Amino acid sequence: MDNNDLYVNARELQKQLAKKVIIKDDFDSEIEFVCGVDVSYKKNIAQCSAVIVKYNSLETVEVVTSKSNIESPYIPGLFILRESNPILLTLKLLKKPFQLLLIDGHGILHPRRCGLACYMGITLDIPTVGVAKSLLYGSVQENGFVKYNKEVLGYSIKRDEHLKKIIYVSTGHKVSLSTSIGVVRSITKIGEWIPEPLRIADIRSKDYDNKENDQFWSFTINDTTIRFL
DNA sequence: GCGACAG
DNA sequence: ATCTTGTCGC
Repeated sequence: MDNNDLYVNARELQKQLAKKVIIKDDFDSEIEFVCGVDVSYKKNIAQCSAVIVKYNSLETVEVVTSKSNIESPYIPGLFILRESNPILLTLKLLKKPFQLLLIDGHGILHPRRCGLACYMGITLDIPTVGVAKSLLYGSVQENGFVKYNKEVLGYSIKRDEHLKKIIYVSTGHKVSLSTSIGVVRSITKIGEWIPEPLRIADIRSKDYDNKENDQFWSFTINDTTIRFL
């Protein structure tokens, strides 16, 4: 199977998964901890960090990091091919529970209504929210909502009147847009524009020299992942 | 055909 | 995302 087949299959998978996305609140329990994941790249290595913060205090309670080989180029709309595996590997390292996962990318605000946040939510069967720093699809309305034609797919939160400090929030899975907006707002510190767990995950994922980040390195061959602890 | 395009 | 100098603004 060549790469074009892979891309065609991935796009078809997205269309199918889009039908399974639950765009309403469906939490097992009240939100007490929120997790954020982000991936950074250096040479041929992807370093991914996941951070859990306490919802009411924003205190960081756990940080885990993994290194893995980059297995896909960046293709707009097919972010799942590049980041889903590093993220899945990293989340497995977490020992503490969380009720909501924030993803660095879009949810249903996507050409096929299935961005990385939706994919992670359906794969893990947990509530997820997409938080992106730039727009991939649709257009921003005067009221802040992002639409494609008549369809409301997300919301833009403006933290800075002058600079481009705007984030785009959309449902990943098992969470409503209004809840997503509320949570993102409440876990973004004053003066910051990125919600705390994602902000910390971004910093930690870029810190390639932090010994605390050396939890494991892995690569995948024919569907088999090799991990070096 | 042309432009736009999460990180 | 990453590569990168000086520079604008709080």
